[in-house]
Amino acid sequence: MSSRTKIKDIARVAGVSTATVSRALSDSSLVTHATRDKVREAASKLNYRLNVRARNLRIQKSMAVLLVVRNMSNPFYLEIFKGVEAVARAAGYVLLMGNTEDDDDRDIEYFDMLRDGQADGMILMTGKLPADHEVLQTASGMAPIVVALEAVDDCKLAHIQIDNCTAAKQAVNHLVSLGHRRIAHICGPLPEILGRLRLEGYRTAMAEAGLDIPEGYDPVGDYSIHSGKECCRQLFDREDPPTALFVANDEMAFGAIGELRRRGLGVPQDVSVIGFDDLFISESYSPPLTTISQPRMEIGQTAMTMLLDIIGARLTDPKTIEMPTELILRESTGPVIQ
Amino acid sequence: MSSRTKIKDIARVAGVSTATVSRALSDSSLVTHATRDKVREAASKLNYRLNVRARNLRIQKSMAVLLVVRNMSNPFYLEIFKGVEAVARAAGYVLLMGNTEDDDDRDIEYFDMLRDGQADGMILMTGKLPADHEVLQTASGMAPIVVALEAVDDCKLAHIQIDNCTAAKQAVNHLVSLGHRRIAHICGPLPEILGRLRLEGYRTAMAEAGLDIPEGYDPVGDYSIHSGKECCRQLFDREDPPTALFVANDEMAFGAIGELRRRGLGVPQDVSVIGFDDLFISESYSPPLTTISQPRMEIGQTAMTMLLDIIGARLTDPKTIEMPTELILRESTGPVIQ
DNA sequence: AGCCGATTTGTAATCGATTGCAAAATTGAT
DNA sequence: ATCAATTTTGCAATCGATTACAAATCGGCT
Repeated sequence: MSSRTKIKDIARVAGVSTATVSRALSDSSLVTHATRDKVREAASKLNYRLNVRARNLRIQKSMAVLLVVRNMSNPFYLEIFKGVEAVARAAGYVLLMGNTEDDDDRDIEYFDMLRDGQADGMILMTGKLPADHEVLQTASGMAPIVVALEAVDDCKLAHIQIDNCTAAKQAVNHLVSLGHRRIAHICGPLPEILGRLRLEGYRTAMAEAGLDIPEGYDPVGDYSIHSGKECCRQLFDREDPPTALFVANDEMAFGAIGELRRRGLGVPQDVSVIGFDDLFISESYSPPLTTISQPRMEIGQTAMTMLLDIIGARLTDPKTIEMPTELILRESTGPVIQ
Repeated sequence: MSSRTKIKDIARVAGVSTATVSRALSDSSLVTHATRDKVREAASKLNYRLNVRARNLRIQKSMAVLLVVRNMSNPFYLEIFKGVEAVARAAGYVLLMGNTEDDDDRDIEYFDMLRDGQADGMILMTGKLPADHEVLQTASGMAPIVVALEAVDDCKLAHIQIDNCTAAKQAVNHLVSLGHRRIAHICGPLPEILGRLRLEGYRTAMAEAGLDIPEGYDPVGDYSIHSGKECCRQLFDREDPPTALFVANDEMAFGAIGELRRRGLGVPQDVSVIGFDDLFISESYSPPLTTISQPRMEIGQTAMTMLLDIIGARLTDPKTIEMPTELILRESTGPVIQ
């Protein structure tokens, strides 16, 4: 491949200066239509392509955003990826994937990339902030970071979240309204705010319904299918097993249902199960899973839109957007049968 | 944030030239240990951070690879993403996500990005090549592209694939060995090579077993849960419904199982179902799905490794790596019951 | 024609690194 | 001490664009 043509070449062919070429190609109002067309013609004759690297160096932007998650292979993120990607590309940004595997050092690496200008912004879904990283200490304006679905305190950042506590209450209320009284909750990890909020919602709803939570009725899993199975086993090895399960995410709910099936317990005849997230598969699981749905694609889109606003300085003060959730009634929950 | 320190600043502080600074920081053998340390010290005192953009412009690389898929929210890709990401980051590359949504124009955009140097290489999972794109016509050496899990002809590219035909045969053979004779196949889209190969494997296996394929026993879906349901409906509305289904992917298999359940047919008592892909959820589906497993993470890792070899010119001739598949026996298949 | 102001164009600096080549410093041998 | 060979260093060009500022051109008006 012969060396690429650059604006210098166009300048020569069109008989103008490189400055004019640059202006013409970017539709600056500083060039006449005549020269603009002349330059355009030369450019297309020479098959010119802008060197993005050079331009980005000059304008001090990278036109890339970083999407950082703790585990890239979590299916929950898929729709979010898609939403972010759609908005990012529409705005001319490329999407850089970051995967921390819960490793703090990696976390820092991505923050470093942001500070070093390898990305212009970041959508953070890990819920972790490297303590007082330079990036967070810009005196002027906000750091170009949107925290999605997690919360970090100590810092003035834009957030987009759902109301986990209320959603959890709603789920439990549904079970209560079906007549269940022994309702257990399989939690997510409690160091994380998400797990805590859902647990809080569960507890509140139970208290409001005047129901006791027996010791051990809220085992902690790690959002994996396997841990759902394990927690379910614990609960049903008890003498007073629950008749309904509110599980902190769909995957653990699947694990729990598998375990129930293994024990010969029917869902929902013997036990009602309700999940959280509404994975793509939940609708057609057997039984179709009652669950809390989050508008994941919209969350991705909104997060990216917010990030663009921050980058473009249209948004300069911390702001938290709350997205609505919805309780999706399917066939894994039913009235309690004595 | 005061303007970032650059090598010029270090040069001043360390009392050397920028050339020496650059060499010292990149561990060139052209500097003495003494000056190297001196420079290093100045750099860390000044809190220096390399400007990656500037360096990339100069060395004419972007240290980024593009991963292009037709639909970002397909859960099948997750483990592949992860494999690619792991190898890429270990080699110092960042991962750019490309999502075509089956739009040819987008396809071209990503090829343009490659040509324009916005990425140094590409892992292509769409199975589509923009006809005679410049990138493909490098006289010298191969284009830095690895085609994964799809095949494109007409062109000398590196491929990584699985043996779809043999895997499909294996699946069908399993059903045959369980005594099934009326075995249907829910195909993937046939414009795509994947769908055709799996269909071919099905047909071959049936022929080898001396079994007829009635007209309409191979309905075509689009890999979605919904289309699996739809194809299943067609098959079981017949007078001679099958006793076993080999489905071209797990999602359609889920759809089919849902439809069977709706009709009051048990899996595997009444109908055996076998899928393809072994999604994360398949193991704990009810019933756990018998399926063909592909080593997805390894496929991602291997694809990226190959790409690095091409970029590094360690691999200069087209090569196809074939990854092994495995038939995973679970509970969705069983002996035929008369 | 001459002058003023508004447009349009060009010159050259700049973004922040890497690197070819020349110059300087060092080493070793005589 | 001298000189050649070798190792270290520095100068300045380069990657390919954008843009501040200066220069040129144009148009309108007297």
